[in-house]
Amino acid sequence: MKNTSIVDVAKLAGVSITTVSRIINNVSYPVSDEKRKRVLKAIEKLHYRPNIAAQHLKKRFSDIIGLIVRDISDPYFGDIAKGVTERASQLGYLSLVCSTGRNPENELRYHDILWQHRVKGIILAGGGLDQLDYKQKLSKQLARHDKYGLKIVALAPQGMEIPYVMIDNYEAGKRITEYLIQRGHRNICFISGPQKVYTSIERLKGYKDAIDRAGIEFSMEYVSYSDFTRKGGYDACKVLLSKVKNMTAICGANDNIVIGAMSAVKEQGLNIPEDISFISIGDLTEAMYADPPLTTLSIPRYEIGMLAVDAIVEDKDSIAVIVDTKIIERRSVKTLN
Amino acid sequence: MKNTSIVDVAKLAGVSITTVSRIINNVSYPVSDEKRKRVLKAIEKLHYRPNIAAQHLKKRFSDIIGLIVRDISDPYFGDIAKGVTERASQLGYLSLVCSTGRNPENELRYHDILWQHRVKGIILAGGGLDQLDYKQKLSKQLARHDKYGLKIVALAPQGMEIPYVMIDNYEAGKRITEYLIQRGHRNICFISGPQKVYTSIERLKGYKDAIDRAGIEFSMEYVSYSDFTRKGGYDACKVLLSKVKNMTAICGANDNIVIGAMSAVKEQGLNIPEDISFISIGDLTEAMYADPPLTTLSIPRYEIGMLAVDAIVEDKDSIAVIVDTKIIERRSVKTLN
DNA sequence: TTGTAGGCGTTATCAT
DNA sequence: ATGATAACGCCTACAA
Repeated sequence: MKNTSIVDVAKLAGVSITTVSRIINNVSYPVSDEKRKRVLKAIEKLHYRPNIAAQHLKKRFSDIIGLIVRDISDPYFGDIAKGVTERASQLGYLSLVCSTGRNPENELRYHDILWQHRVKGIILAGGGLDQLDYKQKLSKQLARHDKYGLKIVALAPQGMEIPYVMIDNYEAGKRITEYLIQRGHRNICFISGPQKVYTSIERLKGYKDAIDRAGIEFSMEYVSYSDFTRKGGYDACKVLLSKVKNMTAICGANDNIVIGAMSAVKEQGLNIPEDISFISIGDLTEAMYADPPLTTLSIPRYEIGMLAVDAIVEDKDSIAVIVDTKIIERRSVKTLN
Repeated sequence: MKNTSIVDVAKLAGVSITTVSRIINNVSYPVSDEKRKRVLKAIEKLHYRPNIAAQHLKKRFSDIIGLIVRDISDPYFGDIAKGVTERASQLGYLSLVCSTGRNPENELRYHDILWQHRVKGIILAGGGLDQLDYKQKLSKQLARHDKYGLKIVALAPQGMEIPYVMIDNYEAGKRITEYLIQRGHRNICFISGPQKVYTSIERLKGYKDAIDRAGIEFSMEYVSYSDFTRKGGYDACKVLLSKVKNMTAICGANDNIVIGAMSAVKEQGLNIPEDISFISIGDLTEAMYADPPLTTLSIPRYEIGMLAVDAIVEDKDSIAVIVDTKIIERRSVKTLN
């Protein structure tokens, strides 16, 4: 069935389409009460709703904000998505969620598609890759976006200068390590995210600096890489368990990693935190329900999502927001002697 | 800066826009190799991408699929969203994710907005409400959608006849209860979802029937309501703990509830499953990492998301898919004597 | 206060 | 094999 358009409304109300347009757009423009009433009634009767595609075409931009995440089923991104969609909705926008399945190719492809949709802006939730090929392509696309006024906001470091809303990842890695050191730990392992992702790189750097600064000898033996998933954390922890004898604590680059790692440790019959302490970054809801409840550095994901939307909508020309974090103390860390 | 349009490409290549259109749409239409090459080169050079708003306007429908969920940060919906966005992407569609924040008003509003976008279809992931006002409004909107060929697929019961892809919720409630009964439990409590949500209603009905059928006396004392969240499960469990003396097991209407409930039980110094057994419905990733790992009825959420997209894209006139579930045995249920 | 008409970027029809 | 041209539904000068 044919969609009812503004023309139908105008006809039924016996006015011009201009008048109808003025009314539905609520422009501060004098329209006689009588016609307004007639139009409103016609709209009601026909259940008319403006065709947004036509509006976009005319206005040259859409009311859609694109959100690109690595995996929308990961609660970390879920929380961000919640902040984004809810704030967007408040401001009259909608969010197009793109889940790349951790495949960089896909990410690049989505940029293209979102651009085709002439979205208002794109929120890049995943961390960038330290990989020449990828970086070049991405930065080329960003340059193009910029040229046409499409806003970009990154929620994780991308290895290039681009607007962002995020935590200080280096500080994050440093702080959780220091927390352990202050509690008497010296043999501290670190389970990182993927080697080539900037978020991992920075957190790991923070760990290393904290270790150095405490006068502890740093060794790559103590570092294991994973992919930010539970399974990855589990596997990485197994490796650590087999080659490091005397560790008393493990820093995980995120909660997923530690949740996975803890189950590896428990499998060996070790106790947490008596035998091994754990700390991580993220403070997902599951951190609270883990066994034992996780001590972790909180990241205000929901808020980050909202701020990202604000940044895009407000159309500022430079955005650089570092949001605060704090360590949530629960029961996964033991204080030594 | 002005967007480059098909006209620019045509000009640069020295052909008509018709020819360009034919090439970018890959229609099986004869175009001389030479012009094709020229056009392709022009597209490349200008970085031209069709304006989708214009395409929609012309084609009368968009390549967007709407997904309405109660809370995108809930991993249950996250998994569904993943299935939806990934499958949609495979088929050349995009997904607009709307998180209602568990507010029915919002849900209705989103229907309107998605309709304005003339989306291809809407996937309704949340359960419907047993509430006259809401049901009337919803069914009116659905009727309108139908009239214009907008497809709807529900992933949870809505209390009305509409296409769906879901598990049998009644069976689900029944099976987990029977599982407990078979293992010697008689005093089995049930923590339900919200009273007015159909999903809850059906699962609870399954529980009740299983109890009846086993010749156990049913009592509303054994039932407590929550809101499908962890916090809700925690609170509901407290209530149960305070008024039911002799229970040996608790069925939760979903994993969140049980994860919350388990922490309430542990707080009282009780052991799981020695003192109280738990079983639930869902099999979220967190069920595996819970302490103890949860025995739960698996729901293939990712698959449901994908099937829903298929259903919409395939344009069948009637969709009614019941997906299989199975009980995943882990360590939260104790077999009695 | 109201209306007419041109254009946004595409696709599709109909000529050539 | 190629190209004008009329929609698609809306907004917005510009007129009246």
